[in-house]
Amino acid sequence: MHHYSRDNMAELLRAHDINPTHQRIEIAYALFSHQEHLSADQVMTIVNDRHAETSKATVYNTLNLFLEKGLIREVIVDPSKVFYDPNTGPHHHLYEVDSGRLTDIAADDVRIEGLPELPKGMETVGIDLIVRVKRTA
Amino acid sequence: MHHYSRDNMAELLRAHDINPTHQRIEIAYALFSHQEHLSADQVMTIVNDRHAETSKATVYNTLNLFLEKGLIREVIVDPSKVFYDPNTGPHHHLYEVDSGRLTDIAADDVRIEGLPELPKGMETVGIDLIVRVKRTA
DNA sequence: CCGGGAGTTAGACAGAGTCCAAGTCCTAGA
DNA sequence: TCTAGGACTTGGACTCTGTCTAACTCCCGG
Repeated sequence: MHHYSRDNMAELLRAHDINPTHQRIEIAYALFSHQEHLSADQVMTIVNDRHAETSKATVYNTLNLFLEKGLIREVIVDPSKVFYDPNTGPHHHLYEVDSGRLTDIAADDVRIEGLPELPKGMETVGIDLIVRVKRTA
Repeated sequence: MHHYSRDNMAELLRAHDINPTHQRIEIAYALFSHQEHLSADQVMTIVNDRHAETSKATVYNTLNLFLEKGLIREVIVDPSKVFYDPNTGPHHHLYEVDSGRLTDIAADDVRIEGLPELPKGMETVGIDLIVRVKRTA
């Protein structure tokens, strides 16, 4: 799927067992129709730049709901804020320290080998690989 | 070196081009004499449990100074706070999601292969690999 | 048309971290 | 020894991200 519409979003939400309300559709649309990884704050700005007024509480509620339901993923690279990533497939991240830009690294060719056994009674939730880069001086 | 004293710390600080003041020595000692990765808050508690009163501002100033000088490393795994890691050698992290416990993974046997070329004019600052685990239900 | 639950809202609140202006400490020089 | 100045520290106000709450709105089923 390459083109996202608000109707798409409604279906997508339903498929993830989420009741598609106006606000939820707008927020999902904001996330999926943008390339970049957005912070809660950016989501709110985008959503409120068009007609509808959506409150901060709803933005946070909704993002957390999307997380729970596995619709999006959170990316923790910046100590000051969380980024939300509509791409839930396996992939890694490139974080440009100076600018705060966060981009994807396809997981296809990346191999991680030699990780030790997990402690008993533990299971992996996820593996995050973050390559931090900066502009060469 | 397996045993850390405050005298050691003074030397260590000087070796990293940091003027060893009382507060800095205490903070360095707190970090290096503990196994765990500590948050700023925990550092402050530890340092103030003994005699000296050290202010929040100083704790943050000092941790940031240590970071700049490469004495410690910051670990960003929890959206709500930063952890500080006195181990600056190459290694990875295991994060227990439920409890917030953060432990090291030795880098010796771990190989990461197939990372794509960096964009022009970029250089790697660091590669963070975080394995998130939870208790099996 | 009505009642009720799900969803939304404004605004108060919490916690991490920064900033600032004033105060203290330490050292070098006379 | 005394003093001036820079380095360091401090309390407290402030900012920012995110959460909570209690009231309100919306929508759907009967």
